[in-house]
Order: sequence, then structure tokens, then C-alpha cells
Amino acid sequence: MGNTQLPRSAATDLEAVVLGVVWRDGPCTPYAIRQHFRESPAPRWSGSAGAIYPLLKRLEDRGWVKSTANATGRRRQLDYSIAPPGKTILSHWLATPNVESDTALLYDPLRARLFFLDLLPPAKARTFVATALEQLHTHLRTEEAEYRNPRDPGRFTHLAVRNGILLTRARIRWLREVADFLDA
Amino acid sequence: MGNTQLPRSAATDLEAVVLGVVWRDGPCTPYAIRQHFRESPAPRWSGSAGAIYPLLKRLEDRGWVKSTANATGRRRQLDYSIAPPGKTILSHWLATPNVESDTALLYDPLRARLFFLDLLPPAKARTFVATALEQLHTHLRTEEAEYRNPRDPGRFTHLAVRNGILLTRARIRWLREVADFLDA
DNA sequence: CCGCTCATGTAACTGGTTACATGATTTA
DNA sequence: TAAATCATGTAACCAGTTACATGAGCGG
Repeated sequence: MGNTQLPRSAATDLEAVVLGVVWRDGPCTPYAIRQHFRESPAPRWSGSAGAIYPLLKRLEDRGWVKSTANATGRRRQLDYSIAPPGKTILSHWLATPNVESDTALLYDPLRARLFFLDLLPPAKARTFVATALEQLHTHLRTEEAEYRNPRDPGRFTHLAVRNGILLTRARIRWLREVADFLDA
Repeated sequence: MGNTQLPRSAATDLEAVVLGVVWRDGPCTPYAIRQHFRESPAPRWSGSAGAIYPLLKRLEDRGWVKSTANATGRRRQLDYSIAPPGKTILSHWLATPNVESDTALLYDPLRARLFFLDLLPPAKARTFVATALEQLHTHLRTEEAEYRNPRDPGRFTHLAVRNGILLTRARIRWLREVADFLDA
């Protein structure tokens, strides 16, 4: 009986990504992990304290990470590092993109809006598209700069940035088609 | 005092999309709206009953939609249609993609996995990429078929499908670069 | 020593989900 | 008439969020 922690064998996406960061960046504090999400250009997770701190405790309860005290001053501080079972879990998460949802169509909020564009007067619809195009161009410039001059020296960083560039270009090209359609 | 419904002036994305469907597809039942999400290729929302039914009540409480009884048999049934304030809200939601999150970098679960690909033995990493590529190609074929022969006759349907095609092509191109990198 | 940022942590809320319960309608 | 499906609805849960509380360290 009792509410003993069941040995979960799968992780949510956020759990897996945190596990991956702990694995890659060696022993690190929760705060450093939060920074990872804060600096990320994709707003999928905010890295809020309310998510990260309890999550790390959960991972430790499951034996996927271990914590070591690291008091460089008077401040309490924990360094988390990955434990062998954590590596197994992470590998498993990595090697199973077979679940359809990973390759399913990405959610594009601009596409979600498109369906109802008829509700707007034509001029406003065009403004909508023009504004979005402008913002996407700004993002693209940022990403291209990051590609030429990457901050993070990770082995896959440039490919990750490349993903952003290609996706953004696709959206720009699409929005141009939308603009052409509205003009016709 | 009391818990009078505050007249909200903004909608969540799901609320807005439901509102849009009600606007576009005329008076319709909650079930029809759920079908809309079930048939959608993007898994952003499941259209679960627990989401849709309470949501529609909420929208009616706010005066954005109105319901009319539509008993074609013994079964209780409500048809929802959009109310003038709902149109206003929907227009407002449409015309403000200025919020950065709409043009922010899309979340790609494949990119999220990429960062930790070093954890896998090279052969497994290649399998990962190959499997994902295969699935994306399947999706692309489906989308291209839908583009040539659309089921939904909406004015923007083909552009929506086009969005999916361009995004999927971008991901395929990217995964090919990943494969090349792994082979090098 | 005052105020700002760093860092850890918790409480309350939110926007969904899955699973279930119920009954009407259709089909074999 | 039994089984399957259509359709409505609720309850319990869940993975996040925002907002807040606390205190260390550090610069003026």
C-alpha cells in the first residue's frame, strides 16, 4: 500500500528535455536549466520556476538524476547530474519519434487565423499579412546572424538554428502566397 | 458583489477558433465543432468533449454566441450561432497577430530531440532520422493529394493546405541536412 | 545600508486532457 | 432486440502558467 513512487518508464517532453540538458551540460543548477529555456527562441516552455523546481525533484525521486550540495557561500544550492537510469530513459525518448505526434503537422497560429480572414475588411486583412511578414523577416535575420556566428558551441547547434531558418523561410514564402491571393 | 460574469474582451486561441468555426459554418452543434478538430491534421487541440461543451457555455455566457434548441427527434440538441459581440471579438483576435508569439519560432519536436542525438549510437541516430523522414514524406503525399483534390470548399482551404506542404517540405529538407551531417 | 539582481521555492490558477456516464439513433 | 455508433455532458486529473515570498550576494 502507501503512495510509493511508481517507477515510471516514460517522460513528458519537458521532463525529457530537462533530462537532456542535465546530461549535456553536466552538473548544473535548476537556475541554469531555467536560463536554457529563457534563452530559447521557441516559446514552447517558459522555464518557469513553478515548472522546473518540482520537476527536478520528481526526476530525482525516480532516480533519473542525482543532486549534490554545492554551497559556494551561504546560499543553499543543488547541482543536478544525470544518473544511469536517466540516460536509459533519455535514449528511449530519443529513439522513439515513431509516435505520430512528432512528425505530425506543426501548429502554425498564422494558419489558424487564416481560415477566418474573410471576416476582416480587405484592407485590414492585408495589414495583418504585411505585419506578420515583417516580423517573420526580423526573426529570419536574427536566425541567420546566429547561424553565421553561433553563441553556443554545441555539436548540433547550427543544425538547430538551421531548422528555425528553414521553417521561417517556409512561413514567409507561404505568407507571400497569401498576400498574392488577397491581391488577386 | 457576487460572481457576475466579467465581460471579457479577449479570447484564448481555442475559444477564438471555435468562435471562428461557429461564424463560418453557421448554426452548428457542439458535436460538429468537435469533428472539425478531430479531422484537423494538426494535433494542437483534440476537440475533446471536456473542452468544447463547457467552452460553448462560456461563450454564450459572455454573449459571443447564442444557442437555439434544435430537436430533430427526442434528442436534446443545441445549435450555436455567432452573436454580434462575438464577431467583434473574433475580428479583434484576427487583426492582432502583433503579439510576438504568433510569429515566434514554431516548436518542432524533432528539433527538440536533435540536441541530444549524441547520446545515441550513430546507427540508432541514423535510424531515428530515416524513420522521421519516411513519416514526413507520407504526410507530404497526403497533403499534396489534398491540395490537388480538396474536400473542403472554403475560400482559404487550399492556402491552409499549402501552409502544411511548405512546412513539411522545410522539415524534410532539414532532416536531409541532419542525415548528411551524421554521415559526414 | 539601500536597492538591484540572482536564486530557490511555493500557492493558486488555467486550459486543457482522459475517462466515464448517460441516453438517442441506427444498423445487423 | 442487441450491438454499435452518435451525441451530450461531467468529474478527476495534469502539466504547465503567473504571481508571490524569501533570502543571498553585490554594487552604488
